[in-house]
Amino acid sequence: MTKSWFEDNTLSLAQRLLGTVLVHDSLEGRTAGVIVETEAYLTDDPACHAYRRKTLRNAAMFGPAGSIYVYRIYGMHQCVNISGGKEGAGEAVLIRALQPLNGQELMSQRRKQVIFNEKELCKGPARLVQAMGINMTMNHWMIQGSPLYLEPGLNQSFDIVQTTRIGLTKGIDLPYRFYLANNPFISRK
DNA sequence: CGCACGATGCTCT
DNA sequence: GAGCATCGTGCGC
Repeated sequence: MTKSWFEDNTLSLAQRLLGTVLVHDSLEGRTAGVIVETEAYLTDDPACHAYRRKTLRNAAMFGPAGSIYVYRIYGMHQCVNISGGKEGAGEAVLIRALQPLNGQELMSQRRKQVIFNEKELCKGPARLVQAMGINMTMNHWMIQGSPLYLEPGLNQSFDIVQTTRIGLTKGIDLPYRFYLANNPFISRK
């Protein structure tokens, strides 16, 4: 995956990321999962953090394609995005759910699960951030060549469902959410 | 299973 | 000072 792969059309990037594998090699060990749910946030989109202008918080969305954008939400959670478009565009794809592939025990520890429950490990944007050991220090890192990186998924074909996005008060009618059909690891139908 | 609600702190107005 | 791209718990079915 080259820079141009991330640069080319953020709405299509949200779909092309489905089925790829997000990996984090940390000191604690490796965790990895298939991306099964994404949402696109575009420059002319009122729900996008970059809709108004570049600020300290959203700056990574304006970085070169493949920049990692981590932000805090509701005072206690964090979510991770991968920026798309040309540098300065202010676009990104939110990762909303993973299907765990590797390091499920470590994920469970990080999530402070009392009872191991694979389905709940990465079901939702803040949960997967916790399970993968992603944090604010990774803001502005590049997904190409970091300990947090992407690998091509298996070349199996799958159906993609397109719907409106979750948890928003603005841009609620824009169909920018994508997920793998019939996948039990998505955050919700 | 689904729904309602409170936690919690930072960013932008 | 308002408003969050959320999650866990508790309760009812």
